[in-house]
Amino acid sequence: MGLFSKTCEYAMRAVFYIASHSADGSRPGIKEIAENINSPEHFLAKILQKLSKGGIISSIKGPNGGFYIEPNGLKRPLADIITCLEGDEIFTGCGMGLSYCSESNPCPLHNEFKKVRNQLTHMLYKTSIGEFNSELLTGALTLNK
Amino acid sequence: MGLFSKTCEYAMRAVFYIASHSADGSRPGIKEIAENINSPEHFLAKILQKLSKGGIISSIKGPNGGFYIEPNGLKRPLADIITCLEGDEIFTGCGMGLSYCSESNPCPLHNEFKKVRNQLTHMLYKTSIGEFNSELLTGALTLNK
DNA sequence: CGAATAAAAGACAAAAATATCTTTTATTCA
DNA sequence: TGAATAAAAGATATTTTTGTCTTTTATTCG
Repeated sequence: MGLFSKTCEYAMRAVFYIASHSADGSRPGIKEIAENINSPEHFLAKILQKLSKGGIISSIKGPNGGFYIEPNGLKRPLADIITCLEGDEIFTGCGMGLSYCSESNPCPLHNEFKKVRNQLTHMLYKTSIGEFNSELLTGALTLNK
Repeated sequence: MGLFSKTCEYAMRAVFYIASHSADGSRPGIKEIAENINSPEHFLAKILQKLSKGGIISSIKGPNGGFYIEPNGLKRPLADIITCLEGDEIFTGCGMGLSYCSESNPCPLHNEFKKVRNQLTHMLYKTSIGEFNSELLTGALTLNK
């Protein structure tokens, strides 16, 4: 098991893919996205539905439809994807799963673990959804396999 | 979902508990441990069996039996618990689950994510199993709820 | 309008993680 | 030796995550 769930892994990859194709106004469909990020098509569909309801991405039905992201949306942080799909437990929860653990009543690992969480939080907030658009479009970066 | 699985959360709590009681030569049993770290007894039993096979903890059957940790074992890093139970994917895996991702062929998040992984790795290696023994024995730190 | 397209939604299936219960094995001690 | 104790091991159940398939709804365009 990696740090993130499959759901979040697929979501980040898909959003990066959609973002890079939203620059030129194109709207990739589920099938194209799933192929290019190497994810199960219908499972990804569910994820994108949730991201769509959460306002992270937009979609249009019918011919020439698909998924896209508003120019403003490209500035949003990656963290919004995680929060939309699984809440903020990964940003705030205790490393050992202790509910009493807090700043005022810390568990053994609290202070050290906080550094890890903060680093993760920082990374996910400072990275924007559209951050890698040009590298992805030129093929310098890829999202499959 | 937190950063670690329930398995790892219970395991870390249980090992800290056992460690703190191994200082004085006592050997808590499954029931006592489960109660004090607030975990399901039989599920924890499976975890401790695996940690025992992995040499992280030791056990003795029969009356006056239970779990304990050798003095030398108290110096081992917390990371050994995670590795024993779930391998080292959490220390090495790509943040977005891309198998091609490596130092020479990095994914978009690679460099930033590496910092998080390194911080996590560092914390788990520099923290020893017996690190909090005195605080746990005096009750300054607790492991339940 | 009606056919084609594509996302949304719903139902279901498989796998993995988590949890519970029972039986077996090893050990102690009277 | 035999009863009691406690971990090991095995079997089963539940829940969550992940994955697949089908039907519905919205949109476009001839």
